[in-house]
Amino acid sequence: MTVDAILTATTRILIEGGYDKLNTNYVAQVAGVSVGTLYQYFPNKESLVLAVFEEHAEEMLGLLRRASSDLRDVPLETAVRAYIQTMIEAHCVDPELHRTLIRQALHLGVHIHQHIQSEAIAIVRSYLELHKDTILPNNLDIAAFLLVTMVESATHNMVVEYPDMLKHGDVAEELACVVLRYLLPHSF
Amino acid sequence: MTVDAILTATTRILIEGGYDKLNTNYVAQVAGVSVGTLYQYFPNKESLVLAVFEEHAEEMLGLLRRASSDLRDVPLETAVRAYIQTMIEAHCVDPELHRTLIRQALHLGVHIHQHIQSEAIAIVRSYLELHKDTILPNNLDIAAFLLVTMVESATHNMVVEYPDMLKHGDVAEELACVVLRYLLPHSF
Amino acid sequence: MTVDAILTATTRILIEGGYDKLNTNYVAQVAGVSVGTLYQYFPNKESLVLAVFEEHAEEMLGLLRRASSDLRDVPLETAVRAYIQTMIEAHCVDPELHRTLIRQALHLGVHIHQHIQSEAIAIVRSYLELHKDTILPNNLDIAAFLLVTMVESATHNMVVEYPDMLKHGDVAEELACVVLRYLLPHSF
Amino acid sequence: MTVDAILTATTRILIEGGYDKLNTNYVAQVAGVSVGTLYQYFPNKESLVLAVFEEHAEEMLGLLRRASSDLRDVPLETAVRAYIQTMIEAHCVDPELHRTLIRQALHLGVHIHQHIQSEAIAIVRSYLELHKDTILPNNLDIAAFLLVTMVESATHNMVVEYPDMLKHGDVAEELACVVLRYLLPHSF
DNA sequence: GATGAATGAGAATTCATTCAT
DNA sequence: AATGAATGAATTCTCATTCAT
Repeated sequence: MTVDAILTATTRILIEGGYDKLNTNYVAQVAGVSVGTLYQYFPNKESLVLAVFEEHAEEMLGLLRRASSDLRDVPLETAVRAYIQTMIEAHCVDPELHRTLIRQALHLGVHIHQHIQSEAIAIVRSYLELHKDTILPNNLDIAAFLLVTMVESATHNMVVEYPDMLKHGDVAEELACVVLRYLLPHSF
Repeated sequence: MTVDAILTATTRILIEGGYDKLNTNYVAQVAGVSVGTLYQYFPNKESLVLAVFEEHAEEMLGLLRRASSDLRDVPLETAVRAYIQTMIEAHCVDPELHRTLIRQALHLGVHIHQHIQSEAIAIVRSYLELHKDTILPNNLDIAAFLLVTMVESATHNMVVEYPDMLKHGDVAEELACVVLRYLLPHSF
Repeated sequence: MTVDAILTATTRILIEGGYDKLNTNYVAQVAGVSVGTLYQYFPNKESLVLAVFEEHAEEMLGLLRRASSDLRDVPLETAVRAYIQTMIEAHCVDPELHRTLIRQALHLGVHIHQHIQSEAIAIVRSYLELHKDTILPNNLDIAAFLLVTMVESATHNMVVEYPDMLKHGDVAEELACVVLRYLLPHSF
Repeated sequence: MTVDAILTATTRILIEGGYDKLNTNYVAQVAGVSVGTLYQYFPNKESLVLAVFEEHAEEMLGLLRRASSDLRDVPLETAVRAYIQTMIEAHCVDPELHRTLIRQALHLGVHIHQHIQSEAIAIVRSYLELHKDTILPNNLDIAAFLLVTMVESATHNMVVEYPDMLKHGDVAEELACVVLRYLLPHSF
């Protein structure tokens, strides 16, 4: 319960003021506990952000994993659109937090960010494997890398930098076009 | 000359130790001047990073602008490949610095990053405009946004996170495929 | 049993890390009990060190007392050599602990250290009293003070700072010379 | 000047409240400067104490060195008495400080304490060398070690623990007896 | 223009101690 | 008797910034 309060406080501060405004005394205060208590559960400031990050990453990966198992036997077109939708939703869960966390992930060492990306790539790759006969790309490693990178960046950018674009769903559809035209031999 | 020394020092420290290790006294020391002098040219720490960022951004945009004017009358396929190559080169100029600066751009407020991206989008959009009859996408705003975002993220990720992939040029070619299949009616 | 575990833990930490590394939570942890338990037996941190000190002091004084009663009727020469040997042994029981404790004794207030020294002086003085006819010094208070101080410091320094000197017993013999030439009219 | 103020403040606090009461903010306050200034000259708290220690050590060694050169050609008896007197004076310069510093020397690592002692031993040894024909001890290393250790501890103890004894000069004279009877073949 | 000593608010972290269970 | 979560005052150290020379 205490841990939860601390994590919630960290998240809130991170969203409102960014890493710069995050200081352990303030976190403790917002969490309604004393600094000492905070340090009983987290060895240092960094670990606080890491914990929030991991939570958030797990949530996002959860969405992706669920989608991937749901979409195993669905035609590619549907799957791609659903995947993109999932990514948009994942980013919408808490765009501000996401923005800050990505920033901090870079800041604290990229391994975790890479870890998420690696898992995402693996998931996408195994999906492509299943459909390798119907898709154009031969090198699935490269294909998975590009797809994950591009869909992630596009959705991220959309949600974080150009939220207006989200309003009319065209961007999502256009992104689906990019992906499908890349994967399938017939144009869309 | 003094300004240059300061900027060079800032860059070096930024690359080596990141924003955390950047402190004005240290910058001054590395630059071989006194803090006071530093503050005679830069009002605060942030402006230091901003200046470096702008320099770097200008360099990258320069490459892009030059490419765009060179490619005005070249067939799309060549143009796309050249554009991608340009972006890779732009990132390779100083990957570490780029990584750090992107991080800091986010950190200091996104406007500058957005500014670069906006100009890039404008350049790409005007290029698409010229070829609007031969390409598939109708909404050039969206198309330009997606292309810039995706090519940027893919090249960035490639250079910064998976430098091994660069070795064999397949990824660049595959990325060209993504773009070309999106833009042109006939498959590649 | 609990008290013992706590005292043992205190001793170990004191030896390994000094007073600086001694903190009640850590002591409790090493002792395998909770802090609360520790505070049920010891009112504060200081009392912990005091208890260890007293134990150690008692051990050293025990050696001295035993020696003194054993040596009551032995000729001075033998007695002096045995006394020096005893002091060396007393220091060797646990040199690291001794070093730390002396440090801490000073730290916490000198009374205990003085207490030990006082008793040592008393013991030596009463021995000198028995032989006052055969020894040179008239003022037994001063003589006892000097003997205890010097033998203690020499053996301490030897054991703690110059352990190599201990290897060949010459120093002990030379120290015996100092004492005997001081006490007895004929040279050695 | 600033450095001096800081060192003076450190000394005063050390004397009054011991190492426990020494904290950098307080030192700065007493010195009449800000903490930042303090840290511009001393990298950390420890170095503060070290600097005071070194100053004090240098002062004591200075007395000893001067005495040693003054006493080069004086008969042993005079020299020994003067040496003892010098040591007493050295301790009397600032007994409280000396007490605290010895404590802290041990605390911070013994090398400096050893360094002082080494030099003292060297000085005494070279004096004994000059008189090696008239003195009893053969092993001058051991003799110097014992003399320095014993005279230091006796004077220290006298000044610090039993200041009353100082009042009537008998202890000094008695200590001289110890030394002289050890060094010279004829009794005193 | 250049200098660099001085500032001091601010932040991370520690640890002796308490007390409800 | 034992527990151990919670406390929060205290302490060390940092660094952006100023300003008299």
